[in-house]
Amino acid sequence: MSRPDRTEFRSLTGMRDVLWPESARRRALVDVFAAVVEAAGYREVRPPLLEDLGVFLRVGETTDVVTKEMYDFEDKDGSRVALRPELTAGVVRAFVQHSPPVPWKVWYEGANFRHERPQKGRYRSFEQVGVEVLGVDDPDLDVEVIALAWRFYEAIGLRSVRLLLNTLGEHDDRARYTEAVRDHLEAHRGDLSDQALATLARNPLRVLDSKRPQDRAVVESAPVIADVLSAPAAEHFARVREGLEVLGVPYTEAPRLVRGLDYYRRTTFEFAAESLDAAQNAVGGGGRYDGLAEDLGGPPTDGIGLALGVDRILLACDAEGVFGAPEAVLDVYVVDLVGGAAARDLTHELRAAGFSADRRFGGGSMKSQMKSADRSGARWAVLVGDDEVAAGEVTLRDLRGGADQRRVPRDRLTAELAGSQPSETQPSEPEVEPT
RNA sequence: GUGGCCGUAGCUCAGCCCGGUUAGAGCGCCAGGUUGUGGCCCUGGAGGUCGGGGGUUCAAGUCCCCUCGGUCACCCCA
Repeated sequence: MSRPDRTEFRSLTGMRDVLWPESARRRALVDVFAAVVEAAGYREVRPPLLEDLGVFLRVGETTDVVTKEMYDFEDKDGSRVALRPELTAGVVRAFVQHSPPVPWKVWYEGANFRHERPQKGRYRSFEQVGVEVLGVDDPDLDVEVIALAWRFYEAIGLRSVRLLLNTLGEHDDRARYTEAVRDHLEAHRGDLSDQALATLARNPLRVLDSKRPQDRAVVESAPVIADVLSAPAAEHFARVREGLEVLGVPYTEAPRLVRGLDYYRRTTFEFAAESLDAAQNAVGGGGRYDGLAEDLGGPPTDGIGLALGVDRILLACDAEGVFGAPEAVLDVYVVDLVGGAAARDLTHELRAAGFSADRRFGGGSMKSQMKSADRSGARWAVLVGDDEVAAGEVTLRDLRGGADQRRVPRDRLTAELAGSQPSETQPSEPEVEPT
């Protein structure tokens, strides 16, 4: 745009390039999540990014996510499709389509898309990790899912996360509750903000989420779900709370907690990072969605899931100084002063032997190549000049700490490296250190 | 969709209020100091249509208008 005579492309609004080392940090985060949930029997599912628009319409026809933030468009055959704004709907659609044995315990990671104005911690393309379980009606499962998220936050080092817990009751409870809230809000129309009135018209429960000071008094005097909760729903909720207490997962009851999507029933929860500003402190959430599979054309099936926002979790990590980006790590950097063939051959041999190895292309002075070696994060530099070639040797230099170096026969190089520092020769787990 | 703030070197920014010769700094990058040795230090160098367009003026990075982009917030949400 800034050069009319030359086309210069930029990433689209709200879309970002994730460059190293941030990319490595994200991968490390997903690895931690995968380790936590796979240890509990969850297996990865990878639904497509694009679905029939109807899949998403079913999950929230009165929500902003669906009504105004969806990337939907007409496909080449005229059908209406959309980029997924979240993953639960696609996962449940996959469940209905494939009828896997229940319980179906899956986890996922990936990008979602919402067409909204970007700001800190919210982008048009954003990543989530999450789990879903279909086919189990047992409060202990709710406890398991919540406890896994809790364990994950602990594993990456976050300490300021608070669990907010609520129940929306059974289907009929929710309907009754919605009416009770609607009646209450209608009775106080005059005290509500214009935005709250607009929300009231299409989804009364969502007004409870209003953070506007003007609405606070009306919201706080609104009926709570406990007033209309049926006995089975109350029992379910009691057992969830009991389970969390036994497992030592602290929670705060949040009777006004109403989550963004329409499909939630019974248990709902949200994780708030208190190290972040309120505008983006929700770092995860989820709940039960018994009935969603049926809405998508499948058999009546209980379901529960959670989704955690990767971008916001990393913001919280920044705020708390944990889970920093990893340092560059490399076993060997080859410095070649004899034309490049030695670097070509040695890096190839070293990699085949299981070492990570890099080099400089295009030559350069020894000094500049050593600078590159330093920046690469390499443990060792292997130097090859005329002297070494003549002697059939290479120079092995320690780049950490001192400047020890020694000549070794070229055909003994991998053996020398293996003996010198075994721990450096293993493909290790991501090295993630606090910044 | 609405509002605030900001666009000057690869990055972070100064200069703009009070228009005036070749637009600066730090970091990064390249090279040299050390004709085969990184990190620290010193010296030098490359790198900028001052987001774009229009206007005012003898003169615009600086003033005015428009526009594009970024960012933060509202709405809503992860």
